[in-house]
Amino acid sequence: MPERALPYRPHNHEACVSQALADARAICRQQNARLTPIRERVLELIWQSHKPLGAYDILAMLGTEGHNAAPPTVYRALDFLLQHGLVHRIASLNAFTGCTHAGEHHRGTFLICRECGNVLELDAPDVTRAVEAAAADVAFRPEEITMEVAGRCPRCQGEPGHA
Amino acid sequence: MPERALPYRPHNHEACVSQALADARAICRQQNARLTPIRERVLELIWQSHKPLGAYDILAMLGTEGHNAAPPTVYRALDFLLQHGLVHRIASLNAFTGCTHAGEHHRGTFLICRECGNVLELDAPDVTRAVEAAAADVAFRPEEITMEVAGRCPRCQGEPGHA
DNA sequence: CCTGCAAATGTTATAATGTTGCAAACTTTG
DNA sequence: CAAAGTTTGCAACATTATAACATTTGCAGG
Repeated sequence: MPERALPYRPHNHEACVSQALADARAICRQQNARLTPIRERVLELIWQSHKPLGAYDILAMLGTEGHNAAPPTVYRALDFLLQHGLVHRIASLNAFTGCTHAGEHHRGTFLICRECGNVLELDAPDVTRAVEAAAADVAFRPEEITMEVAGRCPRCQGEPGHA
Repeated sequence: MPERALPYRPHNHEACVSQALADARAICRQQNARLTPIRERVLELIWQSHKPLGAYDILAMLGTEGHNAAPPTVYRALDFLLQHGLVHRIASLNAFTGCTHAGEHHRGTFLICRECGNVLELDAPDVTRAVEAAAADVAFRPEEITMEVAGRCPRCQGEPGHA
């Protein structure tokens, strides 16, 4: 399952998308939530792209396949997916990416390559722990943690331009 | 326009603003950068508010004092201030806040209270270290780190509504 | 079946945030 | 002063996100 999250290495992406969709369907069934066609299609589009997609990117994609949607349609689907932990919003990019740990209520750490645009979601308990400790020191009660690191991924150090 | 708010502890905020401005002037002199009247005024407005200000908040404030600025004026001033480490941008809020460690090349951790809107910038070396370690594990080279924690500040736990 | 409610989607308009491009004013420096 | 570079003014525009209200769909109970 971690392989699914690694854009650095080539892999069978179609399989990884269908796995994500299957997981999503299971999670929604379990939570009595309706993964409607639009919501599922949005999730699929997000997963098909290794790079985070903006809401209007998704809108455009839906447009090219005949579904002439308006912004609220997409934002509502995204809200649903966020709510159920199926995607993350990357605040520093105004974009959305598939959650690689769907189901486990969590908040990932995102490594965003400035060169190729790929994003890697880490499950970094040490980071979370450090943040929680720092917050506890000043009696602050954390509810949502945003950790986004922009930089260079391994492949783009040295030989830039990998898309 | 956000009303002025008390931070965790009462203090002489005017003094703390003038200190920040004095520091900024020193830093700019040292770096051969021009802290022009607009830039200084924007920095002052940001410091006078304990809550992060949006670019358009600043724009409106400048408007009420007769300076009828356009968005680029504000964004350019903000870019300058960011460049020189005098303010931070809070991505999850689309807003800007004064940097409490200006001059020391660093990246803070921000605790954002959802109740009162105040923001506390921590210097949390443990967090930074944990993030860097996690990035190093996957050979990712971090350049800019965004850490924003939304939650409840001490004053707003229990008795909500502190502005 | 149908009926009525709640959830989901469609539709239109608009708000909020951020950028581009070019001209004018100002600063610095030779 | 004059040239060069930086900063600001200004108009238009691009992108991201939400509000408000109408319509359709799914589904439980009569």
